[in-house]
Amino acid sequence: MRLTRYFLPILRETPKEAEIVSHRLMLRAGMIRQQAAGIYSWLPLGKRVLDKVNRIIREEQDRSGAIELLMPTIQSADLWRESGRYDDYGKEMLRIEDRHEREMLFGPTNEEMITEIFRASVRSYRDLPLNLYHIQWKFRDEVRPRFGVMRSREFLMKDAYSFDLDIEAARAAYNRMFVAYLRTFHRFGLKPVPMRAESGPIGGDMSHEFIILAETGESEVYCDRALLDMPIPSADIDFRSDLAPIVEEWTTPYAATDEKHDPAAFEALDESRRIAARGIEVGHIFYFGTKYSEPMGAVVAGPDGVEVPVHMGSYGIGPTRVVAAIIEASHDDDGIIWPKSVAPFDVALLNLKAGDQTCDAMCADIEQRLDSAGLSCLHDDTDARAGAKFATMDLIGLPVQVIVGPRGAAAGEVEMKVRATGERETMSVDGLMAMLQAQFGDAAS
RNA sequence: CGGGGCAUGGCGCAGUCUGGUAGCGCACCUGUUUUGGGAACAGGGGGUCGCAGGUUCGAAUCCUGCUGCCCCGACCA
Repeated sequence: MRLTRYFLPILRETPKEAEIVSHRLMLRAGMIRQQAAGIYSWLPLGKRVLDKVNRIIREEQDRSGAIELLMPTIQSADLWRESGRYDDYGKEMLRIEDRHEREMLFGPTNEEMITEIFRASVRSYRDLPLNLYHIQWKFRDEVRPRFGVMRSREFLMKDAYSFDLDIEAARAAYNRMFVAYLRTFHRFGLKPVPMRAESGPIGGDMSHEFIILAETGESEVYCDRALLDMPIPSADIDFRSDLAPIVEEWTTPYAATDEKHDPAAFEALDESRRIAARGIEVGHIFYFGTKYSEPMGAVVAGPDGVEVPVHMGSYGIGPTRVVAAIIEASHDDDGIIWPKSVAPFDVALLNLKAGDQTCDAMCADIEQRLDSAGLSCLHDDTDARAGAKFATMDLIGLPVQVIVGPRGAAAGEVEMKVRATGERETMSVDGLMAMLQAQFGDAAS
């Protein structure tokens, strides 16, 4: 993609409303634009990141056996009356009326709707286990939206819903999502820390928040340092096998958010292992049994022919928030540093002297060879000064910068800079291509 | 929902106290010279000063009401 033909509205100065680094950088890098309190447009660069995040989420959900569908944003109030939540949900729910004065709402979540879909079609335990998910916009009319897309009113959510015959099977479904979440966040370049969370009226231990440690996190969290170095289950893990040992391993070390914090248990840890920090909640999974299936009549016939309400769980990831969390976790004074897996483009190509025949020809050649190699590239072919180009590319944080200047081009050489480390190296174009293929070869997982 | 603050061109701001032709920096457009770390010069375009009333010969500025947005706290992916 040539920058002269792209839409990348970079801001040199920071809009005054942006307080935290991810919000500042997303505005400055032209990723998002605010439309109203807690409501954002995603501009092309941001959209590319969001798409990559969603793609990884899909891959890991699918790998775990979940099945994607798509439910609408607008729901009928009647559905929510069945579960009793229409009156309970309060002012966070955006209620609207259509032209026939029917009561509708912009969905803050989809338990009711998925339960309705399930009960309409599933009759037998033999269709279980089932896990259905979608990635769809949600709206929660937050009292105080803030921090850009970190806490917005309209936000994207991947929400999955599992259906099982009994609690043992539901636990297995929970464990599959638990492992899928570890893998998903790992692929974003993040270190996920599962923390025991409030599990509501059902009780039990089946509710975890996935937390990313960050100074700008919204909640106080406490955990054992060991959790930051635990091995992430590999891509070839068998989701049909018993995953309980992995979940056990990950939930044994101390980890709790503020509300579940047990100072005594925490103090019992060796001081070098204690982490008291702030965290960003990027995912939340929980089991809620028959809370919806019972009132809404989502039942299946068991092996004995008797109908029983299904046991359900729900599993959420906020992709829009994840984008902000990645930036919180990976940036420096100059701008964003994208992990390869979610970078909007793989390579930044800087033509330091657009209009110079040698530079232009070399850049065109590199652009084409990158394309053939399956690598995406943002090619700064503007006539801006070198300094401005470096600043822009550092700001938007693509993993690798390829610098083509008149001196090097005359000698058939380019410079390659790794954004994360700042390392620079001069090489031939052939050498560059070999280097890039090595760099990005393993980026698939 | 309680407390605080802001609203002037795309972004950042001055001007408001003390009413008198709407300004600055960046960005943008044209031209020239430039080109290896946010270029220089010259010329140019763009603003119902958040909205509605009021006071006044005259309102960005004073008065009243409203709206939007941000920050701090209590709640949430």
